[in-house]
Amino acid sequence: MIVYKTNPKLFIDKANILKAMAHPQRLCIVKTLCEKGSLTVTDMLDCMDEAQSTVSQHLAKLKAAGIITGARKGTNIFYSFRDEETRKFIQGIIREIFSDTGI
Amino acid sequence: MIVYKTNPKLFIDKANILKAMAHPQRLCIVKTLCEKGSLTVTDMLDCMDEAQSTVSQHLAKLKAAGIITGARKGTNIFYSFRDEETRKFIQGIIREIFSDTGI
DNA sequence: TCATAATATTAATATATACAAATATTACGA
DNA sequence: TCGTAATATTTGTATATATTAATATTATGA
Repeated sequence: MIVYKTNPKLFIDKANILKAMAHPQRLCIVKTLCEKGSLTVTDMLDCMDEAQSTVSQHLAKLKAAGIITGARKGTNIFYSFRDEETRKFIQGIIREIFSDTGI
Repeated sequence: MIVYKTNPKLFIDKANILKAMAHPQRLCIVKTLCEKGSLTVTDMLDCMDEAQSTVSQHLAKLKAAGIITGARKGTNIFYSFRDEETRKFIQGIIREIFSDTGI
């Protein structure tokens, strides 16, 4: 009936993407990236009561999950989705998650 | 820029739903519920190499997150989405997550 | 080249999560 | 009412995650 045993890798991979997003602040970061395209760490710090290293580690986690990438420009690093395919994919999920809100 | 500080509860709530789904087997359970409507614990055990108590605990977690509910019928308990609104909501997310697969 | 801004990394610790084994509960049927 | 099937709960333990403080890196501009 359920297909788990026949294709565990699929579910492990998809669950890993969800896990990367399943944190209030990482979810907010990802959602904001959907809207703004790219953000610096300072942008994110400005609106979260979090230590700088905490935010940096959240970003590292999103990066490790293959969701975002960072591009240095001077002392800043601009984060954005890894590629267009990923952006569309994540954006679709975000749209559904917040579909019942006014946001 | 990001709205985290002005509305943390929204992100905490949404992240909690994602967290409940962010496990390979729970994701599989939820996905199968989208397709089949309802399942017994035995249905799930039959296709996962997991101890009975482990599956039961995963179900408890989905229940605690307000996603599913169980209805006893004799010795069986049939699990399904808590209500129609929840079903549609979760189904929308699942559709996006698996949108790039043939499944 | 020195001070500073922006960001990452490391290390320590607290908390949460996953899992399995054992036990408990609930309902059925002989 | 006894045995059994189906499921839940408890307990112990291992692993993962989140957070902070401290330190390191990288780039800029004076």
